[in-house]
Amino acid sequence: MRERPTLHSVAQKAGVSIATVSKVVNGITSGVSDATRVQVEAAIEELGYRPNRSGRSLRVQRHQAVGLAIVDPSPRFLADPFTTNLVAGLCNQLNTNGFGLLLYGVMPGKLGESSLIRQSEVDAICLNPSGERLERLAAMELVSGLGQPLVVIQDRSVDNLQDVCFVRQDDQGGAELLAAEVMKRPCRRAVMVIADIPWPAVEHRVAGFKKVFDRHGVKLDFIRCDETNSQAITDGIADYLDRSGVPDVLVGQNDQIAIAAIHLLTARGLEVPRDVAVTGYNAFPFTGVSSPALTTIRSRAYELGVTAASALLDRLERGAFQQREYVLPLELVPGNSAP
Amino acid sequence: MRERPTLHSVAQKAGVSIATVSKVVNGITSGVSDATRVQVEAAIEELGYRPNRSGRSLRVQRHQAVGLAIVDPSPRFLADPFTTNLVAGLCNQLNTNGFGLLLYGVMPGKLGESSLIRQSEVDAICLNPSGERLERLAAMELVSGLGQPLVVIQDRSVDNLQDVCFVRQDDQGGAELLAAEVMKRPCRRAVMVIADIPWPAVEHRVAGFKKVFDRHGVKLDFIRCDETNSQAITDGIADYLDRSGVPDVLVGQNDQIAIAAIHLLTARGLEVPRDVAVTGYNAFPFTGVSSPALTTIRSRAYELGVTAASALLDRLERGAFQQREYVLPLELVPGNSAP
DNA sequence: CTGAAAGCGCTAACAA
DNA sequence: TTGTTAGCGCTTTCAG
Repeated sequence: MRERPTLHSVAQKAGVSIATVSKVVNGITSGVSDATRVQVEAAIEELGYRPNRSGRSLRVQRHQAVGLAIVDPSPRFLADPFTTNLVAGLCNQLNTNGFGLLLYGVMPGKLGESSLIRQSEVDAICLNPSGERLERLAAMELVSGLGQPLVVIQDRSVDNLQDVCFVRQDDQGGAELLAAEVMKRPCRRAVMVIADIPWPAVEHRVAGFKKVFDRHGVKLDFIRCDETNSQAITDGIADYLDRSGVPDVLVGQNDQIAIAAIHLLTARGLEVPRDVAVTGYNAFPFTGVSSPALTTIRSRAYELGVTAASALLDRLERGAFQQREYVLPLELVPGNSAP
Repeated sequence: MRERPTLHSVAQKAGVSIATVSKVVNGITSGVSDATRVQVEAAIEELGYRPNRSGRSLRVQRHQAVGLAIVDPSPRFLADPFTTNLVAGLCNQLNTNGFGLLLYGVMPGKLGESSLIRQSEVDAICLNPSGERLERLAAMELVSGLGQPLVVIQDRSVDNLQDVCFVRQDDQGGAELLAAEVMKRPCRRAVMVIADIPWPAVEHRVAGFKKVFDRHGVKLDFIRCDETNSQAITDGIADYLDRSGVPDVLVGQNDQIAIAAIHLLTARGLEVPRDVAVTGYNAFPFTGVSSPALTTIRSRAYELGVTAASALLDRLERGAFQQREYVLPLELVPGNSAP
């Protein structure tokens, strides 16, 4: 295989200087005659020249890439549709604007070991933290301390950090919408099924449900389980039902959990929503189907990704974030599983 | 904000030359005394030095990154769990070996416009093609013509390409397993529900079902629909039922489709599998649940990603692919939806 | 309109 | 053991 062509080889073939070739490659019209432009373009075509990004990056001090760190204890860190929609939105928006997305799935506590942090290879970092609040704060501080622009997804704004922007959907508000829906019927006890690892968004949802339920004197229990495993979910719920009896409403942390719950309840001879109301969260065009159809909240994960990318691109362009926080409002998807 | 530290600033602070700092940074033990090493490490720590990847890349002629192009007409190119598991496996394996994953979701026919192709920014490319065979071949040729190592996911081996490796699961074999399972019961007519855009893996599954069904004189119909939309799936199936009556078996292209089908059939008063057997494909720890539980095939998408990454890393290391093709065998997940 | 040249941060060969 | 230096591919300033 012959040598990869460079500006130099193109210049030689076209009989011009590398400066001229550089201009043509970068579409700089001023200072290049049409005749030479055509010449150069022909040489580029013939040699199959592709600009070397490292050379350019080194010169302009820009990597033209953004790093995304998804903190998750599971190696299948892309299992949740929220995450995948987020990544898709981020990726599309970045690619459209000539930026690359460098993807990293990191285990909790191992963020500092990833080459995203250890090396300087991106212009900005997007962080999707999980774990306890303190762990998340530590992660934010770690990245922020690098002196690179940072966008934090789904977590609440923190004051003492520099050059940071927070992008999230209004998960607490969404939970309040669902809770209000549920309260259209008499209700004394609710149970919420949540993942055993803490996610900021789930904290916000819990806060939303608590707020409404407290006001109405509804008791709120919790079932914690491995959300990545449908068996663990149904086992957890079955165990609760055996111990504490049937609640008035079962709140899923997300649609997958709610659907699994409906299956279990139905298998136990309970009717949804007559015997138990069930709600989900984060509906997507294709999360799955259930009967009755889920009463849930439409996720805006994809737009979150687009928003995060736009904020980052704008920050890189203008030197500062224009807004400290973006909170996307949420909408109810009415279904037949509640009230 | 002060200047980003470089080898130079570290060297200055530690009172040594940049060559020495370079050695320390890269963990080269020979030719650096312990005393200076400690000095240098202190300076690195104090300044918060992070090596600039562009500088290194330019020098060593390696980007230390792999590009993944997922060809999909939908902007939500990560919607399918097969894809997300593939990406997770690829990403983890690359990250573990010091490589980055540059993610690109590209529209069919637009591959040539992506900066992954236009610029030289990765050491190798991983391609997940879709569309008609000819389109896919064009995509492979485009990438292969770049002179970069290429791994093609899920498509069949093609002879005339240089420096290419094919990695896929044995989708045809998996389909034959399912078909054989279905044939345990009398069966005259089957219908397969497939996406309206062609995927190589689905072609292989169709071939597998055809082979077994033909041998047993089973007629095979097709329903084509937008697989990303559960409404479109149920509409498509409903339409078929109205037109052609109830088949003996309904074959889903994947689990999501099969689950939607079970819901529709049940809603129509048909019992699965008594009235209609249903099979899925590509089961994951959490695709969703159905009753009865799906008879399906366990996907090996995550391992496919790991395999692809390993093959690529090995190719980069040794200068040539050691194997032209990797085909991972598939296993049946017995369920109650068939036979 | 075109070209010469400096230098971005880094590695590695070689000299001291 | 340590330092000097050339040069990877590119952009940009400045001179012609």
